[in-house]
Parts: sequence; C-alpha cells; structure tokens
Amino acid sequence: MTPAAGPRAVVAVDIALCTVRDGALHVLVGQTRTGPFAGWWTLPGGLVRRDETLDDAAARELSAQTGIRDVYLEQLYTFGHPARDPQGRVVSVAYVGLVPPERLDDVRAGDKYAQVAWRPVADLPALAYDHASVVATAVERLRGKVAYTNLVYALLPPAFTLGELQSMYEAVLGRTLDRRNFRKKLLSLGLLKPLGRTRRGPHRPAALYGFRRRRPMVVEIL
Amino acid sequence: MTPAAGPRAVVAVDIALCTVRDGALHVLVGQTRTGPFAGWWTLPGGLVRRDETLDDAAARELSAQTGIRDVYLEQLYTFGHPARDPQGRVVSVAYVGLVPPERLDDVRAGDKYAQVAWRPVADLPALAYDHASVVATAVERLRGKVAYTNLVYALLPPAFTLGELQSMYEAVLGRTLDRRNFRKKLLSLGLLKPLGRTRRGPHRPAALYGFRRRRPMVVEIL
DNA sequence: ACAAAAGTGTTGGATTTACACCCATGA
DNA sequence: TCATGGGTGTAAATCCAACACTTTTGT
Repeated sequence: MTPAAGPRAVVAVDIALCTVRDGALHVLVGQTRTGPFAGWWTLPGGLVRRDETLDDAAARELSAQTGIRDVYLEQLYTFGHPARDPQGRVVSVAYVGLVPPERLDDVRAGDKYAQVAWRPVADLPALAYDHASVVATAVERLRGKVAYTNLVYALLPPAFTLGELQSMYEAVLGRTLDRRNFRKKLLSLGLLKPLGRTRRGPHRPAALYGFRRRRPMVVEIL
Repeated sequence: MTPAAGPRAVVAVDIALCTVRDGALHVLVGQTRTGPFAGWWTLPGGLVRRDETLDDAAARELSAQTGIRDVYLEQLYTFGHPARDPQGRVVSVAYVGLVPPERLDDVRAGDKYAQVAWRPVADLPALAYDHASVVATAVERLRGKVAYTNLVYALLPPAFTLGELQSMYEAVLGRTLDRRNFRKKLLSLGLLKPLGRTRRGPHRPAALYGFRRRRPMVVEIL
C-alpha cells in the first residue's frame, strides 16, 4: 500500500435511484449527451473528487445530474472489471437510492443528460457500461432488505394508507401478501403511528399512518 | 464519467481473513515491515493492478502476503474516506475471507510483513488505517450471514462433528444454542451428509458429517 | 470410577397461514 | 346501484423454546 508508486485507477460512483410507481419498481436513468456512450441510457454517476467521501460523491453526483437531494442512499457494491469502461480503468462504487413518490417529479436532467426518465426495472432500455448489473444488484439488495428492515419508509410519503404500504411491499418483493395478516403484523410491530386522518376516494375512507421513526432500523417484517 | 480527465485515486483491496479457533473468531493481521506504518499491524492488502478484477486482486494479494490461496472471498464494503491513508487518496475495496482450521498453519509472512498472526477479533492490536472498521464490518457481515446461508462450510474441515458445527455457530454468533434443537434443525435441512465414520476422544465417539455442497447457498438456518 | 461430550423426544406457547364477509364512499 | 378498496376474527398447522437423562469412550 504505497500510494505514491502504484498504478492509478479512476474512482467513480453510480447510483441506482429507485422508487415504486404504479405498483412496480422503477429506476432513474439518463440519456447521455456526449462521449463514447452518447445516446445511451446510464445511471447517474461520476468521478469521485480528491477531497470527498464516497457517500458525499454519490449525493453530489445525484444532485447535480438529477436534481434529487436528501434521499436515502446506501453503498451497494463496487464494480471493477478492467474492461467495464472502454475508455480506461474506472472502478465504480455503486449506490442504491430510494425516493418517495411525491418527489418523483422533482427530477430534472443535469448538463450531462439530454433527458432523464423513470423506467420499470422489469423493462429497462439497454444500459451502458455494466449498469444493468448494478440495477440487478440493487433490486436484489432491496428485495432482501425490506423483509428485515423498515427501509420502505424511504419509499413512502409522510402519510399513507395500509393498502399503500402493502402495495409497496408487494411491488418490491414481487409477490402478493394476505391483507389481514399483513395488517395484523405491521400494526403489531408499532412502527407506525395513526395520523387520525383519512384518505378519501371512490371507496371507504382509509386511515392514514406515518412511520414513527424515519431512519433505518432492523426489524423482522415478513 | 470521462476517465481521461478526472482526478485520480489509487484503488486497493484489503482482506479480513477470518477463522474460528478455540471457539473464537480470529482475523489474520500482519506486522508491516516498512513505510509510514512500519511496525503497525494491518490487514493483508495492496494495490489493484491495471488489468485485473477486484476479486483477482484480493486473491492475489492474499496469496502473496500470507501464502493462503483458494479460500472463500467475498466483497464486503468499500472504504473511501479521503484521509484514511495519510499518504494520499486510496480507496480500498474490502473483502472478507474464510479459512477452515486445518489450513491455519499454512500462513507465512510475505515480503511486506515481518510476521503474520491470527488474533481474536475481540482482542485486536491497534490496526493501521481504518482497518479496525474493516474488521468490525466483516464481523457484522458474518454474524448476519451465517444465520441464513450455509457459509460456515468455508470455516469447517471436510469432516466435522455436530458438536464442532455447533461451536462454529456459537463462536460466530457470540451466543450459545440449544444442542437438541440445533441438531434437529440442521439434520432436517439436509445440508449435511453423514460420513459413516466417527471421531474418537475421551468421550463417546461422535459421528462425522460433511457438507453435501461446498458452495454458498441461502438457507434459513437459525 | 470418573470426566467429557454424544445422543435422543416431548410439550406448551407463539407464530404463521388460510380464509369470507360487511362497510363507506364516489361516481 | 355499483365498483372500489377498507376493515375485521378465527381455527389449524407449523415452528420454536425449553428442558434431563442415558450412552460411550479415555484416563
């Protein structure tokens, strides 16, 4: 470990920013404006600066390229195949991000992108680099983690119905859950606080709930 | 993501090579011979070469510095605080490695180290860089993962008794388990094959078992 | 004989699953 | 009135936790 002498590599971060929309997991992709992958879709990301942490770099790039700030971000995996970038050795530290639905439309394309778009993970366009693997790894991580953490709080608005909460789990897990058992379990965990308000619609009004604590905790949910 | 232009960082790998000895988790550390941390204990690791994958780099450095080859290795987390190395920007991709006890004595110090030693994770010497965090993260990962995978196969010799298997779980998890329930559960999972031999000692001979499949699988164990 | 670990079943409680009907609203 | 989702309880099955005595060997 003698930094002065060794071969150098560029370190980048890439972010798989996820959300659930219309009952399906989506990820944010941007259409690159220039460079060898001009016209291709990629995950937001970019080079790590000399004086910032990896977490800071992920938040900064995400904000610069998509306008999205202050979301849940966690380091996912580091992709370092020597040929993953045709231009040279780039080691990419991938992150998963989670955005609640009320902020989906805050996204705007930064300089690097002609456009950004939410795409269902089940129907992605061809992605540049190894970004398809990044998305696959992110989905795997989410699937695994929602079952034993309260992570979905980062995918939900401040107030939601139990039906919406259940749809969230179903979308991430890709399977349906029994409604009565789901309610019993979640209410028994004490993670939620009833807000005393209701959501109205073309049906019986539904009680609204919020998370008692909006920060990551491990709790056996399913 | 324009590799040609950006600021450069050095990419390294560090390996927390773990084993269970005398009923306790141990990690392999080496006493650095030269450089600014001469005399300090560090985890084996080193710079990633231009043309190798991260996994290859981890295996190569481990083999070069400790003589240990062909062990279970999995990527753990990437540490990139700008000040983690006093000499410059080094982003380190950390790995966890697992070695079975019959290979503990294959370790020999490579050129970089004056000596290498197995130390209990509960009683580590001061480690250079952020290697204490790496070990802590590795232990956390192992604790979490043994409960829902068959990972312990990588910590056990080809033949072992159920008692030894149980001690392995107890050492990693840091708690005791009920013997009868443990046996019932593990035998019911069908992960083990009885070898038809026994281990003798100053007590009743114990049946020997091996893992049916020595590769990572997710199985709910505890 | 003794020490040390191996081997072995049952029971009660808790948890999980499966399952069907009525309710309140907006259109 | 109809369509839509909200709200609710029970019984069976399964899983999990707790628990003690006998066996075989080496010394």
